[in-house]
Amino acid sequence: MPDMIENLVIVESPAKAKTIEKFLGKNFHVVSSFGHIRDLKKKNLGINVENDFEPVYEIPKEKTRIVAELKKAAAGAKNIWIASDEDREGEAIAWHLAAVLDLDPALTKRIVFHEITKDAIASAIENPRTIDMNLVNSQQARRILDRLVGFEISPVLWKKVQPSLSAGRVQSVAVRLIVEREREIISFNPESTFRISAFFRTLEEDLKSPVIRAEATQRFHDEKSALDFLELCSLSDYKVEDIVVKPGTRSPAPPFTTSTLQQEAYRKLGFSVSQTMTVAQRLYEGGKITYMRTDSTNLSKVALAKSREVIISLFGDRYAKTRQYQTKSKGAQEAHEAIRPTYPDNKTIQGTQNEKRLYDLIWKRTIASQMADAQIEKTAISISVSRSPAGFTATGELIKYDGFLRLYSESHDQEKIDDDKYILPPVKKDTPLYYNTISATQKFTIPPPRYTEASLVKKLEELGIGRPSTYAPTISTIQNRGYVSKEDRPGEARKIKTLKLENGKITPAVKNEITGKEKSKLFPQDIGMIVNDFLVEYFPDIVDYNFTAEVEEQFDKIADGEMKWTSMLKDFYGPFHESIENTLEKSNRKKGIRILGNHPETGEPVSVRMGRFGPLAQIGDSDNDEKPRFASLSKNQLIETITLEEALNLFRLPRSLGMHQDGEIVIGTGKYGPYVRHEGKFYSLKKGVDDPYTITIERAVEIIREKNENDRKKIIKDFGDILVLNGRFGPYLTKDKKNYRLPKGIDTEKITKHDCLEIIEKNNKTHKKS
DNA sequence: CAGTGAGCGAGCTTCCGCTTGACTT
Repeated sequence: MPDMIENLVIVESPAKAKTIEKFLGKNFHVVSSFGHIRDLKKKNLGINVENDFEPVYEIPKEKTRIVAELKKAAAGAKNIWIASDEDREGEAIAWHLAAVLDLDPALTKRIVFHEITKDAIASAIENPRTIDMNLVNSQQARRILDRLVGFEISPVLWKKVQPSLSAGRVQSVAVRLIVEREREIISFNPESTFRISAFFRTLEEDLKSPVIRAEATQRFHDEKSALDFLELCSLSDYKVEDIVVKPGTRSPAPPFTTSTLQQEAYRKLGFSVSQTMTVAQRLYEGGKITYMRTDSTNLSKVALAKSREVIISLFGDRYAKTRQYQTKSKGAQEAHEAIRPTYPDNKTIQGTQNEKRLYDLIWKRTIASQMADAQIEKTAISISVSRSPAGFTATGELIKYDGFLRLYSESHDQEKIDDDKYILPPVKKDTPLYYNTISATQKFTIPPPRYTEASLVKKLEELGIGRPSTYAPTISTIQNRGYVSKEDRPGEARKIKTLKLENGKITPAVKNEITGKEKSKLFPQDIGMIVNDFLVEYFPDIVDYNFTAEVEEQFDKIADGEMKWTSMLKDFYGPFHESIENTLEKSNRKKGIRILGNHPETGEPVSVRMGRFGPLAQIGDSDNDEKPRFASLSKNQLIETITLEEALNLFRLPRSLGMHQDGEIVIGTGKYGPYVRHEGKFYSLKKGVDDPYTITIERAVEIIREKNENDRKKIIKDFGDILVLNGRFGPYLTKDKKNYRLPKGIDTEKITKHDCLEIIEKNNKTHKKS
């Protein structure tokens, strides 16, 4: 027999296989399954519902190669150990592996470890068990339920709303959150109050003496009452009424899970959720961090000890405090450690800029989590106003001992604009104070914030919906389906009133502030709102925020052997399938139609709705002889909020601005937004700068000239059939509609046609090889 | 690159969770 391997260990990830092999020694060969190797049949439902929900499994095409390799390895091994993760999915992977590799369940050794350390692996090897069928069945129930929900509701959407749409236990709730938040924002009525803030000095004569910044304890709901108060202020004396000093502590945040890493990388580094995962994957593969898809905040004993050493050597004993964190999130399965540096003593790493930045964040968070609390002293000074019962308070914060803050502090979604860390000058009770300025500023209440990718992940995790491996893909899915879109908005100017008291005089003023400015926020699209409303109407149970939590409870019961997985599915499917049939039969096609009113001149009805190619406005109806007129809605308009006036405006395009050099200049709006057309060529209008309804011919000509000039600059060399061009990623070659990368360090000014031909030939050769 | 919006019907679309590559014009 050709060299038989003593022990074959199968894990889920190749990077994990590599590290484990090092710990296990010569008698063990470690291979990876690359996750699941089997799944429900791709085509059709893949479930025999009548036959007790019997699943029909298949090996997907992209897994056939790896399965063949696993089979070969298994055939040449004496003992087989399956070391997939210790959770529902991991157990199912183990079971599928046993089935596909034709292993005897009684002889197959199932082992688990939560951390990849020599001790953990050794003790796992000592304590093998067999595959836990209850856990496997809870996974099958989960998988089948998701397939039933997704593959029965989606076709209803194709019939009743639009083809190619999708619905699912996770994505539909994600969309619902965004739609409902948008409606809260739409119906929000800002109210204004006047906030009064003051700067007091401590010495009457010395204008430069230490200053206390304070806020009035009361807000005034209109300008008149704010003015009355300022008038009283101008005649009043001030003194320190009371000083309250409260000690406090602040504790570090727990080590990263997938969700908190995504949030913090967004807040501190501006990474998108998928970008964070890509960079983290690279760090993981390079052995620099532990596994990046985890819901656990747990650190291994080795990591705790190492972190402690690092802290002591960097900051001293006083700064170290070993802590174990409890994982709080709903439905956490804790198959892995928290995300941490593999070697906490490596403060920095080699790699790209982004890899370094993300590693630095992970390193700091991990180390800080093992550091001492910070000691804070909060001071509140109350200041009395002799002629008014209302007073002022000044708050300040003093860090008596920095502890973990020396290294890292967590960011928050809405950073407080008012900085509490303001340090107050030392004053005593009854100290008289003198105002420099007291100002009243109109403040509007703000609507709840739109979700960012990261704050949506946070919300989903709180609801127990989705898993670390699916947060990023879910966010891509709802964008790819067109349900939501990640966008920036410039915001609008708003006038705010202010009053300022200085030297006994009150001066009113009006200031501008920008409101509603958004960056990288998730906005619902019309189709997302229509699908959401349809699902909420016909499948309220499925898109209920508690649906996942409720089925999870049942999956847990199946895992504990207290419930039969097929009867759980039966109980679910009965009423569910009935609602599918009912919806198919009774619901109307949903187009989201809204009648806006009548055309002011012709009296024809004006409406908006979802058309075949997106949202549209329509004048007139098809009942008459005259054909209705159509216009697409523009990018940031919603069917739900567009007004009659705005809809009518859409029909003003295309419009002619007149002649320029023998050609007519026409402004229109197309697939890629508003444009200028001149002599058969198109020029995009600048976003946020040019408005197609008001643009002048002079500006249009300028756009045309700019674009033509840039196009000329784009060509560095012109060799006829070969062009050297300036592109987004620097200079490149183009020939016969194919593009070629230039070798590094080449001088494009001196490049010859001969050089180009060589580059092209070289490139074609290497391409053929691969 | 820059429009489209009638109705019919064949054949397609679709889920969530585990994993990593193949792609960079």
